[in-house]
Amino acid sequence: MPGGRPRTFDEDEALERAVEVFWRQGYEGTSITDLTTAMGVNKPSLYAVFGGKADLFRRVIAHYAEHDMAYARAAIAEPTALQVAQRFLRDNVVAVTLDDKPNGCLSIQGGVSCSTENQDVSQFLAASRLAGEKAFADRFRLAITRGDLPADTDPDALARFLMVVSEGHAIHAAAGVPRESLQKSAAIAEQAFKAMITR
Amino acid sequence: MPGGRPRTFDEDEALERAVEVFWRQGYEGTSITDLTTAMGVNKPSLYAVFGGKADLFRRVIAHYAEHDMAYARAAIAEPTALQVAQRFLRDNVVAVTLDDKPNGCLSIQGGVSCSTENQDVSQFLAASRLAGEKAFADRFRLAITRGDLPADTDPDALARFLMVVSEGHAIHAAAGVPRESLQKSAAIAEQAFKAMITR
DNA sequence: TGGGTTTCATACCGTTCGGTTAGAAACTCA
DNA sequence: TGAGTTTCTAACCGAACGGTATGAAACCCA
Repeated sequence: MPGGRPRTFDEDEALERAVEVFWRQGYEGTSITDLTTAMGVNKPSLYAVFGGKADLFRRVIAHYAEHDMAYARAAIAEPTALQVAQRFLRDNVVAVTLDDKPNGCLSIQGGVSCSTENQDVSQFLAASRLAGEKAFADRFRLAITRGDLPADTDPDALARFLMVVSEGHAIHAAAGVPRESLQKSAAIAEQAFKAMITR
Repeated sequence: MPGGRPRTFDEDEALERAVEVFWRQGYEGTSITDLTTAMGVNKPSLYAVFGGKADLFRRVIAHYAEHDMAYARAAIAEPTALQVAQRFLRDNVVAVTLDDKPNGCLSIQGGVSCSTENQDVSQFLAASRLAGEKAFADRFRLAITRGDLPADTDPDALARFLMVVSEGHAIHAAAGVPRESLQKSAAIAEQAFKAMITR
């Protein structure tokens, strides 16, 4: 198979541009024209390479989860439950207020509510967030078996609280609230976590 | 002015139906057809009575703020800062998990991200949430002058933390997380607040 | 009963949506 | 150079969008 006419775009770069557009405007707020313009990809190529809006969105979410959510996996890998929580809260605030990315979190900005025909989009995003919550809960269960957390702590509630706070920070960041302000809120959440696990 | 043909809808009831549609599907995810169907109002009447999608949305937000957010004003009216926080956190969890209303909060579900041409919608919603946050901050400033809160507490940070948690609960509720689960998370936030103000 | 008035249902407006087709353009290889 | 392949530009598709015009239907009042 020899090579035909060369592409005018790089597939990975184009995908990253798509991430930013969906991140800022959400799934339904993004049109194919928005995408082709930002990605530097013409319409037929977009369909040939990425396969439609819904398929592209799935690839975008995967790319985002792998790159822009790496901090969450790093936090879970911390040695103690408290360090897990601290690092997640702190790095989350940073992640939702980066200068070179849209404010907030794609998982929420992508579509917290959708039209009836796109309910699967918001449901998919919600399910993936809850999967992340479960990862934290499992991590805290492990901490309990290790004696790192008191035996009577509720790992699910702790994980939920962390996710709740991170989601609130994402909403706040998207509203334009600066990083320093969110850090003060994260510090309060950190104190709460500390108070819950030291008895 | 005699009366012409009678309307087939009640204006207030129709508005409440509109609230629910926007609440579930967001501003951009809601079509005029969705609205006319749910409201029982034909298209020309919708434009005559409510004046277009954007105008209707403004009325919907106002109706929602007055009725479905009354609990927040009631919380601010509590006698002490701790009671303000407790009541807000508890009633918020209830409000975002009502059986006869959509899960979550209209202020967030309405449109946390929008297309470029509807940025004003998400900005308007974000601004109104921050206005609510300021109301809490002012309330906590008052509490400091009353000696109800330690003089060195940060009223803005406390208010922000409360709003962050409530937003997270709204996102969680919209994802289908049951009330009881959110109450455990709210209890942790309550402990955090208590720990911050008693020294 | 017959104006006057208001809302009804329906058809229509231009635009944009996601998605596709047609053919010219740019490359590799022989 | 010329066949083969791939991506390019550009026009096009039916459907749905927000919004409006038209005329019939249902009321009050005289």
